Amino acid sequence: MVSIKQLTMKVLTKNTDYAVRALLALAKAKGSYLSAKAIATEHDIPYQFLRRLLQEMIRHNLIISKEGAQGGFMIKKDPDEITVTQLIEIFQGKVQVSECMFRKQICGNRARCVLRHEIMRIENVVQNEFEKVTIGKLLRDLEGTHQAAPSISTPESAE
Amino acid sequence: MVSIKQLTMKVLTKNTDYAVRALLALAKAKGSYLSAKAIATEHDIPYQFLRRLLQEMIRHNLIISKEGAQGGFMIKKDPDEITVTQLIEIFQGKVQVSECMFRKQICGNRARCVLRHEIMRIENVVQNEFEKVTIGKLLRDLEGTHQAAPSISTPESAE
DNA sequence: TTTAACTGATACTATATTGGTATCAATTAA
DNA sequence: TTAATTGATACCAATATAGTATCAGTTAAA
Ligand code: FES
Ligand code: FES
Repeated sequence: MVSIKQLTMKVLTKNTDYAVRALLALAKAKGSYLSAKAIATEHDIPYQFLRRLLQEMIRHNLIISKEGAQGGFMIKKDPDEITVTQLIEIFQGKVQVSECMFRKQICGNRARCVLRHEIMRIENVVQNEFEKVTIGKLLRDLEGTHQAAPSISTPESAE
Repeated sequence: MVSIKQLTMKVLTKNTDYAVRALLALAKAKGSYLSAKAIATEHDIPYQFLRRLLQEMIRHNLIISKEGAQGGFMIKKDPDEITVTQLIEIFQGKVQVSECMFRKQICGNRARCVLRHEIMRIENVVQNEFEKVTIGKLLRDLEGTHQAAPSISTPESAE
C-alpha cells in the first residue's frame, strides 16, 4: 500500500465544516449576538478552534462582533450571498485539481494540452456546483427539515 | 489567517501525478520492458518513490514486471481502460467531498438532507469527469502534440 | 469600581498526510 | 560470478490539519 490510509480524500476540511455550522447558527439567530462559547458547546465545535474561525470570518466581512460581557458574534452578510465556495476559499484556499501535473515533462513549451483542459474543466464544474450552495439555502433546508415538509418520498436509510 | 498556506488545495497528489506519467511512458513503450531507473531519470520522478508506485500498480494489474538484469515493467491493461479515477482511487483513496459534514448536529437521525444530496451530487460530477480521462486518451493527445496537428487556433499563452 | 464574561491576537502542540530515502534479499542476463 | 534489476519494507522529512493555551483588552453588570 502506498497511501491509502483513510480510504477517502476530503475536499471539505473541518475548518469549512465548522465555519458552515457556525454560520448557520448565526444566521438562525440573526439580529442578536451569540458568544463563541455558546456556539461551540451547542454545536460540538472545539472552542478555541472556533474562535479563530470566527475572527477569520470577521476579516472577510461575513460577521461582526461585540466585545465584552454579553458580547458575541452576529451575522452581517446576507446568508444567500454566502456560498460554500467562498468558505472553502477562505479556509482551504482555492480548489485546484492540480497545479499542472506533468508540466515540463509532457507539455514542454507547448501551450496546448488537452489534459490541462480537462483538468480546468473539472475544476470549473466543482467550483460552479459549490457556488450554488449558500448558507441561506442550507438554512432553509434545515428549517424545512425540522418544521414543515413532514416526509419525502425516498427516505434513504443510508448513513 | 487560519489555514491558507498554499493558496490552493490539490485534488491530485504526486502519487497520481507520477503514476500517470509512468503509465504514459509504459504505454508508449508497449511490448518492451522499461526499468524503474529509466522511467525515473527520463521523467524526473524520485526513483524509490516510483518503485513503490510501480509495485502498487502491479498489485492492481495495470502493469507486469520482470526481475533481474534487463528486467523492468511493461503495461498490461489496455490504456483506454485505465482512467484517472482508478489511479486516484488507488493512490489517494476515493474522492469524497465530505464524510458528511454536520452529521448529528444538524441532521440528527433524519435521513433526508439536502446538503448531503448536494455534496453527493458534486462527488458524482467529479467522479464522472475524471472517468472520461484515460491513459489512452492522454497518450493520443500527447502524441498528437508532438507529431501531427501542427497548431490549434487558440495558443493559450497561459502557464 | 471590581469582577466575570467576553473578544483580539497570537503562539504553541499534536496528529495525519504527503513526499521522499534507504536497505536488503531475491532474481536473472550476460 | 557479477551487475542490473525488482520485491518488500522500514524509515525519515516536510507540510497540512486539527486542536490548545495564554494574555491583553473591552464591557455589562453586581
Ligand atoms: S500538463 Fe501542464 S499544460 Fe499540459
Ligand atoms: S449533514 Fe449528514 S445527512 Fe445531512
